[in-house]
Amino acid sequence: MRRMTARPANAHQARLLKLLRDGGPNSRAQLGDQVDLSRSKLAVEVDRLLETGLVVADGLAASRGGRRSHNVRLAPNLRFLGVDIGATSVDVAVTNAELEILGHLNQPMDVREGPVAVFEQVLSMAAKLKATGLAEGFDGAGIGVPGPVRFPEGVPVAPPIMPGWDGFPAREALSQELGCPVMVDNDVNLMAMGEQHAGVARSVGDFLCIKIGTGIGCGIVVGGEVHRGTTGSAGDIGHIQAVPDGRPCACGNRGCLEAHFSGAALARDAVEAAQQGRSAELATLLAANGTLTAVDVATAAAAGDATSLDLIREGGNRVGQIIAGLVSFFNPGLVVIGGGVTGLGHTLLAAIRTQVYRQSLPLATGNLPIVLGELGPTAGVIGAARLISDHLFSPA
Amino acid sequence: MRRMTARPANAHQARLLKLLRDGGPNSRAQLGDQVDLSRSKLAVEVDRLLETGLVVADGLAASRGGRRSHNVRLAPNLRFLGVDIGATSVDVAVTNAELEILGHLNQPMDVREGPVAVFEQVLSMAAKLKATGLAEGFDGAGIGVPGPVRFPEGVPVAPPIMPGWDGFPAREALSQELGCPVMVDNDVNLMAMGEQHAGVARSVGDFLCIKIGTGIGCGIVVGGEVHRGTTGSAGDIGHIQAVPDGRPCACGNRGCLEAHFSGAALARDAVEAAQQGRSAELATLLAANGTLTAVDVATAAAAGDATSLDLIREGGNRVGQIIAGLVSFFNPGLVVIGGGVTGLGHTLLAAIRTQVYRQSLPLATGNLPIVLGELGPTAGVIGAARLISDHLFSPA
DNA sequence: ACATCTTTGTCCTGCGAGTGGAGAAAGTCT
DNA sequence: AGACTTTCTCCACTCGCAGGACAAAGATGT
Repeated sequence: MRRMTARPANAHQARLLKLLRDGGPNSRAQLGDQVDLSRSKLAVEVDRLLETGLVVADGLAASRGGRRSHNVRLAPNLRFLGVDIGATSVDVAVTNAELEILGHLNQPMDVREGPVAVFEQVLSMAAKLKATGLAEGFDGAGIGVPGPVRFPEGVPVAPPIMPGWDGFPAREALSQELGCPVMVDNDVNLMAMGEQHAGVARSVGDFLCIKIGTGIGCGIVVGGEVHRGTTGSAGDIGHIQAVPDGRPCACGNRGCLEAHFSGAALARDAVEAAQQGRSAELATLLAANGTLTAVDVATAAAAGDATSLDLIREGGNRVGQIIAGLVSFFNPGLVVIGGGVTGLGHTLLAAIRTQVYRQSLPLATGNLPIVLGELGPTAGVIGAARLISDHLFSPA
Repeated sequence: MRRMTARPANAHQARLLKLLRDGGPNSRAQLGDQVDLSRSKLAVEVDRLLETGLVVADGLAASRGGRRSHNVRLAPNLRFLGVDIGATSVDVAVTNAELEILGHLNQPMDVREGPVAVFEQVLSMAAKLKATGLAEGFDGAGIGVPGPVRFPEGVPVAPPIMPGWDGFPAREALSQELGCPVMVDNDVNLMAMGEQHAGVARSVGDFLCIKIGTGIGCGIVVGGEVHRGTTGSAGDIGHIQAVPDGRPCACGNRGCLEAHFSGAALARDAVEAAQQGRSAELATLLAANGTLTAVDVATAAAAGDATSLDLIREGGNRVGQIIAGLVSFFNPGLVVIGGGVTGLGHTLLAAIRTQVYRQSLPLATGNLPIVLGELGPTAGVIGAARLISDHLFSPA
């Protein structure tokens, strides 16, 4: 089955498509209020979009005191695939054109198994979602990978935690397999786009989105656009030095932020604490599971374990100190904290806030919200869907 | 005398004006190669610009193998005033429409004397330049101040080193006095714009411009545009913590970068070294002048003084470490080092480079030039002229 | 039930932006 | 002197788009 052959023919149509995506079904009149075009011109463009099939009529709207308007909406059969490849798991979701999640699968998987194995997994998950009848095919797919990406080509470059991915033509390969356009980006950037589209960062122009999972990274949004940097490695804050002569890091340096606080570091510290007898709770969990993760630390902390709380606080102080620097530098309007460690919740957040508010200048922190992400694990897949929809809803 | 009443009527004219500003006199044919308009349309727009007087005919160009073209150029009597207010001195320059400096004055002055005294000084310097016959009046002025600015209004806010300036309506006041449009910005941003226009940063989209003078700050350019942040304090890196529990800083915290390395900190450390007998050279200079400045340290270092070299290296390491973090975060295509301490030259640069190349990931540093600014003290005033010309050469 | 007011959608006319071609003007080169 | 180039101007034609007139459809008041 052929899908979504059409693309908007001009900037007006692109604008309209994005309004319908972000605002849902809408009448011509309401659209007219938002785009600053004459009614005639608007009608012409809407008609053309109807012709392409990207947009369909959607019945009559309630009256606003006069003639009822004919609603239009994006084609209800459009389907986007959002893929979020993490270090230790894969998320795949299907969305409609409004980027609402219709189905979502999550599977543990080690990214180090390499692109071929991971993409096989992704394709099988996509097939499973298709089999439920949610989609007959995909009109586009967005993919996030946990490392830097040469964005225009959609190729991961020099990813430290994912050897074997360097230079792999991810976009090309997946586009072949799925038979639809594909865009590839860093997973952190997609999380930022997700929170921007449907989460806490709506209507904020400049913000930072800190993702703390196995590793740690930062999505940078400037004037509503993701900043990817000259080589696609912008936001790679995991290897900023947090502690002079600190712990050795996988990258070869010492004292990297990631080596001191991240999902992996937290698990390591927890095991250490358990073995040294500093925490009975953690020791019990370790004995039960054979290993510990950030989630266990969160559990123990929730149960009041002092050592776990200390670990979280100390980690929050480390990240907070780095974030304080970034806030001074970048002066964002919002800082979002997300990723796997969101479960550490307000203990973590409080530590981060304390550091930032203490270390950055009042002018930069005066009215600066520092909040947890709203979308949790769906931020990445929503961001991925948004990435490809932004692409497809732009003039060809 | 009334000056430059006209503004470009549309985006095409704005584009043409900027091409003439950046490329000098040009023929219609050459302009046509750069703007992607039909010859007829281009001719119309150029004619309209000629009518407004913003652009004038400039004789015939050399033949390129056919009929010679009629050159046009920006009106030769246009004059911009560029003002760069530093912590300890004021620069004022007059430029033509191509932003070439026609006259330049520099005067020591303490910014803490307050806006009224400083602006009086600026006006008198502007008058002096006018008196030389370089200008009959000014068509616009750009001003840089050493602190954050609420850009749209042109008002300094909460400037730590310049009490008395907070909320002072700088733009309004100067516009009144000079009788022309005025734009106000942070001095570091203007330095970045200067280097972008006429210095090392031509044709680089994303770059950082570190200015190390009395204090320390950073201009951030994203996609060719200066990023000012939500409250106008972006780039304020002087108070990022460089040394845990380090030296006390004027801001109330400890270990701020600025407290450990800046023109002021360097002078302080040099006096200390001289008094403790760690450097004969510095002691001699101290005895001779009664005080020491960054320039003295540069002099001593050039003469081979080991203590001075150590001070510079240590400072470079501190800044370099912070810059390394910013490079990881922002992934720029270029880092420019400028400001008063440029005189410390390659000793400083080498220390910075070492830190950045060692601490940042290879992907971010792989092809990253770290260079000294090309324009020295003129970067600020050129940037100021460019700021106001960007404003005036945009549709009203 | 009827008139009036509002909102929505369509049609038509006219303006201005912009393209592209035909030529004229002004050179160079052989 | 003739052939070829480049530049500039003029003109006819197309297209995007605004804005008004008008029709359709509904709400509201008497």
